Amino acid sequence: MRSVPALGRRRQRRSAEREKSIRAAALRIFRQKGYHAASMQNIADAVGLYKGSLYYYVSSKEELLVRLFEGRADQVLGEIRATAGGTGTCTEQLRAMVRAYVRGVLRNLDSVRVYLREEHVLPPAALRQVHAEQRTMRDLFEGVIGQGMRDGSFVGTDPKLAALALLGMCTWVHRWYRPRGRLTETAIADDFAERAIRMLSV
Amino acid sequence: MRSVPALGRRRQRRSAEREKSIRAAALRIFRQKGYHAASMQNIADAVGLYKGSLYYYVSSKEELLVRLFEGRADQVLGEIRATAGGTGTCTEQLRAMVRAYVRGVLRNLDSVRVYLREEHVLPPAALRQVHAEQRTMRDLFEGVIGQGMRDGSFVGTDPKLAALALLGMCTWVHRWYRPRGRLTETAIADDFAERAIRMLSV
DNA sequence: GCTGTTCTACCGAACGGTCGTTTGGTATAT
DNA sequence: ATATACCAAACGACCGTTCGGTAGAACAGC
Repeated sequence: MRSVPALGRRRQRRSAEREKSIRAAALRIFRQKGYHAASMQNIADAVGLYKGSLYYYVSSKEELLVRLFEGRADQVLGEIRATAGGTGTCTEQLRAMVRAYVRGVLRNLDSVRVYLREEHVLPPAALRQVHAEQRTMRDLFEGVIGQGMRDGSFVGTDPKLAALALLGMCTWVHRWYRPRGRLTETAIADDFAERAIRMLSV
Repeated sequence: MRSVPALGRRRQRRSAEREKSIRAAALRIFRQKGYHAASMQNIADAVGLYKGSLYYYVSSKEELLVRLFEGRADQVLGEIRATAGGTGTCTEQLRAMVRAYVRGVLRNLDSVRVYLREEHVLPPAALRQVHAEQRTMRDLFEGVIGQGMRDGSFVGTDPKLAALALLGMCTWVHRWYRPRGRLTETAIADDFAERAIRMLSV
């Protein structure tokens, strides 16, 4: 399609970078102050624009929030789905799943924090989307735990409750983890994986 | 003190009831919509007053929020402190502590939900207060876990991480518990207590 | 390579609306 | 008569969003 003038590669690139920096600033500021307390002015200041100019890149404050979650869970969900559907004992599968989940939380700290706090701000469609992702995640853990209970790998009779306990332990790291703290991501993930197995064994 | 006219017992009682109903409505609405999205008008509507009239009972919206947490942790903290300082093996102590903690969360669902979401809105003094309570709680669990690790009741070497894992699992119930759901408070508390012990044993 | 045109990226001010809070007044109970 | 409990309106501040305008880069025709 030669007819489209391609509007100048440099401009296109700079514009894309601006948009990314706006989203990054929004994520950071939403996390720091919360969605409602954060103003478009705050975000504009952070990227060096007037607040009105943000609307050249973004259609609304709400859209800015919604976009922050889009596709964010895909990678982790993919890893965990593959593990749960793959080979290996239930114990091995669950260990790998917990490790993947914890690392997923730790690598998306800001998004997780914002989402858990601002869930009620999302418009219905976006809310359904993230709820579906959460449910899928829970079902995957529940499935492996249930299978382990049936084949004798794990003890107990309520895989649903066990999954909630386990996911709670893992999700909660977003509240206390500090990137330059005493514990590395791997150390936490490994420890929690072991703890999850023990929690389900006699 | 006969000189004070005691301002009419009935009035006093009705006024106190009004104040309580305002706080109750505020708690409910803050939980439903979040602090910033909830308006004084919403609260006024819920109790059948004009929003300006709320200021006869309350000095500001922020004060309304702060008061919702005052003394809320005292009962649970007291129970747990007594258990941790009492007799019994580490296993017995921890079991009782987890049960008390989970029941504390379940019995103060709205406050817990509001606090965890609106922590950043609290003024510095109130924030220090709740942070201190959290730290105390963590220290109590950490202490018993550490003792258990030293005397061989529990395995592992990092009581701090173990306490965080455990408290995460227990605190997270506030996200999924539904009062008229399948599981009773006691069932959850007992299950989690056992799970906590297993998580710390070989 | 130059010139006129178009379009991009952003400015700067304004707008409409909402919100927390204040205030002056009033009916009722004491 | 006096203090209480509440009304009803207004105020000032702030916020998300809109909009007319513009400097300068990119492009078209020569």
